[in-house]
Amino acid sequence: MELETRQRYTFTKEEKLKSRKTIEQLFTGGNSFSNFPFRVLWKFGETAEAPLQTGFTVGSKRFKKAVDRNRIKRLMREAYRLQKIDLQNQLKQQQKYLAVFFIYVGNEIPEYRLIFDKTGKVLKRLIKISNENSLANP
RNA sequence: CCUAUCAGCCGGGUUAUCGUUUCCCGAUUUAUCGGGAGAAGGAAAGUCCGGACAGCAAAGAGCAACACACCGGUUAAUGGCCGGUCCCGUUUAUAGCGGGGAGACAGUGCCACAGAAAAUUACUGCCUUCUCCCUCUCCUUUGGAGAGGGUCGGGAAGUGAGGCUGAAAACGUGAGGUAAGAGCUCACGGGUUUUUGCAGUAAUGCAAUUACCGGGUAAACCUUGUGUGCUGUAAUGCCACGUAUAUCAGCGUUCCGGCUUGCCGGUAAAGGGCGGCUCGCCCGAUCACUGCACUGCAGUAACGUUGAAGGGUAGGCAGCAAGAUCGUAACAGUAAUGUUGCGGCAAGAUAAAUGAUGACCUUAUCUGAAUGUGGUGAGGUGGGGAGGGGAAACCCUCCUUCGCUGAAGCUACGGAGGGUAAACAGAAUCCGGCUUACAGGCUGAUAGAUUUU
RNA sequence: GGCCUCGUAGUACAAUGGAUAGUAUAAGGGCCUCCGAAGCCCCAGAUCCAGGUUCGAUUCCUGGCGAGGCCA
Repeated sequence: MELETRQRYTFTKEEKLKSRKTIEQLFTGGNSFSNFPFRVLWKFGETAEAPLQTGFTVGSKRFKKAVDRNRIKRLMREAYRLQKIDLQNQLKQQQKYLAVFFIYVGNEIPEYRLIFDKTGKVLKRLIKISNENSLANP
């Protein structure tokens, strides 16, 4: 992978999706699509601390040990952190707020390479969704 | 040096790039940047015990319920830990390790199948005797007496383990004894118990002595002793936002005194609380108005309370990181542990941080080049022996518990390089334990075996 | 994080510490039928795991594993 050294690849507290309320709304009234091994929930909001807020989760039914869940979530966060910059800039430009939630639905601990590729595809699809939304509601 | 057991400790390191979070300092564009310091475990796990802390009234008493149970010590406390003691198991070992320990003479229950019987009784059996029946003998005369017998019948008394089945059967063996038998008595042996002496704080041990030998089960009910009030940091307190100061049904109250005239005190009701029950106790007062009637009833309202059906929020701060604290030394103690001195401050997240990727090293294991070393070893040569040839020097053939040398191959050591693997597992209020999981490594103790000196 | 409840055939449930762990249904085979359904007969299949108490454990005790529920 090639990294532009001037750009900072951050993932701070403000960029995390932590509000219990918005997560509840995502699960009840949010849009979703699947791209194995991910299931992605997304929804545009009114206001937030940052234009793009993201959360990650792994079901405790599939992985009983906390060590495994933590490992998977760390891999997901890392892949997201290095690739989400385009989507973030676009949303900033369009002045919209998007909440995204990644759910890992695979059955075994993945390789980092797989997670990285799949996360890139998901982010491209989210950019497309954002453009369509922007055209529909200018 | 190897093996086994036990105890204690460690449980990857360095570095590059990109990041996360807490605190401190500095800058400014006031939400960013720069610098510095810190950031998972021995089990953070299971949530099995015990506490701190908080609320329930200030946290009571008895019963119930639950837990524990050899003895002593230790601690804030415990069911933990340490030391001792008895029994069982393991073991070469009464070294070590593991398991167990109140009461079955307080009472109740249960012990399937089998067996006579599963707890003190019956049945069967044995023995004595009476009666009955049969036979014989005698006296004698339709009867009586005596002896013997009876797989058969009936009555009375004695006896207690022979009746072998079962997981378990009334101390075991032998002898005496008796009508028959039995710890009934004796000898030897096993076990329980009383009292005394000695050792020990005690459990207990040793010795003597007394009485005795009546199953098991208390992880069946239970008895005795000891302990525990209950709920848990999503406790609890505060701030912000928001809804419904609302709806329905039931019950109760709207009393007295003081004065500073809107507060204080007292006493009640419904009801609630001390989470199970009882006792004993605690909490619980606001403002009246209308009608009939004459100090009571009805209605309205307010307040309290119980229940029902619903509505809203799910954000922040404290609790929350300095404590039964950690490290170290000395002293006391067999030890657990305690006391004192010195030094240190060491995670604080909340869809939940403490990481991701790469390189090198370390450890284990697999494969294994080159050079070298050892072993095996065809053959060569020397020595020795036997036979043959030759006049002799000597030559030829064969053999070898012998010496030296020794190609190729095989094998052992050796290890360049390469491959694979590196466990169990992630703080969530905090401590003390317990239990469970765990690749590999280090140290020590004990025992055994082997080798060398 | 804390507090509770429960593990029995594929599934839903029984079984006082006692003989070969039972019932229904599903699965398999057979009969019946032209074929199927229904019906009848037969057959296989289980106590979550490991220790302990007991003569004997689905049951009692201890420890693990798994599943489900509740909270401000």
